[in-house]
Amino acid sequence: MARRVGSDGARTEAAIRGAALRLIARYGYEALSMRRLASEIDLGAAALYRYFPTKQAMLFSLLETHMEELLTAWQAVRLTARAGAPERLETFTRFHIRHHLPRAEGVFLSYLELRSLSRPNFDAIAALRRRYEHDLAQILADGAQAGTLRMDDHRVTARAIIALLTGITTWYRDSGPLDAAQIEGIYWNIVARMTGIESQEALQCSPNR
Amino acid sequence: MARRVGSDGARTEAAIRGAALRLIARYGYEALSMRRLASEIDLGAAALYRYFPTKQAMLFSLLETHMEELLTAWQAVRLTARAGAPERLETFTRFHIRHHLPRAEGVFLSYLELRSLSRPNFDAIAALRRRYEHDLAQILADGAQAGTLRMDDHRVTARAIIALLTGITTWYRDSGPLDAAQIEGIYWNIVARMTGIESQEALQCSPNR
DNA sequence: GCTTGAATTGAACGAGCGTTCAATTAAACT
DNA sequence: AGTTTAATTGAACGCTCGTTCAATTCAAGC
Repeated sequence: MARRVGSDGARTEAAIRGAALRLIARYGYEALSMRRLASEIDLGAAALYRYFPTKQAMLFSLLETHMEELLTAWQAVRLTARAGAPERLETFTRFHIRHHLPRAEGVFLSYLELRSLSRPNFDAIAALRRRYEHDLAQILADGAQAGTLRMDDHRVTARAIIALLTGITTWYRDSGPLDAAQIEGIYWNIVARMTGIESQEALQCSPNR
Repeated sequence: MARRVGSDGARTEAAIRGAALRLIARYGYEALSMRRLASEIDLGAAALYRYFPTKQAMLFSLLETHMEELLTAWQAVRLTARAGAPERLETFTRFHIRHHLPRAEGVFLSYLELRSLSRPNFDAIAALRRRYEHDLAQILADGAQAGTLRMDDHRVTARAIIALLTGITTWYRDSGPLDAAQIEGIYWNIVARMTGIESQEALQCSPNR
């Protein structure tokens, strides 16, 4: 079958998603009205309902897309590293930062707006997130068993690592003094030390001041 | 001057604050209506306006109280430890966990609802939080200078520690397998390793304080 | 140019919002 | 007791919300 669109609906949907992501991240889901969102992209409020059946479905779609992009990207990366736990942990750490830093708005949504989801929608997103976090916990468990990583509790440590890495998006700005590569290095050293990986070389980038 | 209250207004205000904290933590500030909040404590919606001039003022008061309690409690604890940076870091870590675990709802508000504050209210809360986080950064800076702590960047490390400690409240439940003392011990070991403090003994329980 | 169907609109609906206020009840004081 | 003041209420105001729908504009295929 040939083209199926009149004008270009896909372009419009992308514009809606982008504006919604930005506005919800800034003001919150409940505080964003469909009228305001529509006017942001020069559309009547009614037009939004050609792309999403309800406001709730729109939020869910944003979060679902965010989580599926994350899982797909991680799936592609994790397969490249079949080495020991320390190497897999470094791969995870650097991947997480690299994937999340340019997606700060989506990260905000996926943490702050979970409570705005209906129960079934919440469960669906929570399941996706668990898949990701279990992967990290497994790396830690493998390393602990093999003796290449040291920690008290691999589940708690996994949560701590996720929290600390995800927290970067709350303060990182492109215009800040540290670029993404420097942050990657600093955080990998932090994670390495947390898990008992010894003798990281000193970073040449940002000494304390 | 003698008594000034009719019935007991203070009791009612405490009930409002408690219900508001709980409901906003669960559903969000924008999603909570004054009518619903009032009905939760068997009051007419109009009665709320005897205690808070506006909904926004109520949110601000909740966050302000939360931050001032935190700062006051920390002020009392920090003075007891005039030792070296590692000891002060341990004091901070254990204090932070001990103070935040029973206040999960307030912690939620103070992170998720910052964006619901008007600009001047936001600035006031942000200033309070900066005071607290600067104290941690100072401990790290002192330790780095004295050579008793090792890290790449004390500012980034401070943010990482705050994020990882505060993240506990997102998963901790009283009914869970770990009690507060065990969590304190596990997290102190994590923070200690992050900052290059060597030779933590394996955990049995929480030795400190 | 005409037809077809997608894309968009303005107006409207019912509901709920934060907030106000005159009126009323409840408590405290003398 | 009566008086005063705190506490609470129900009704109302003006507004905005998410959503619907018949009518209209726009683009594509013939």
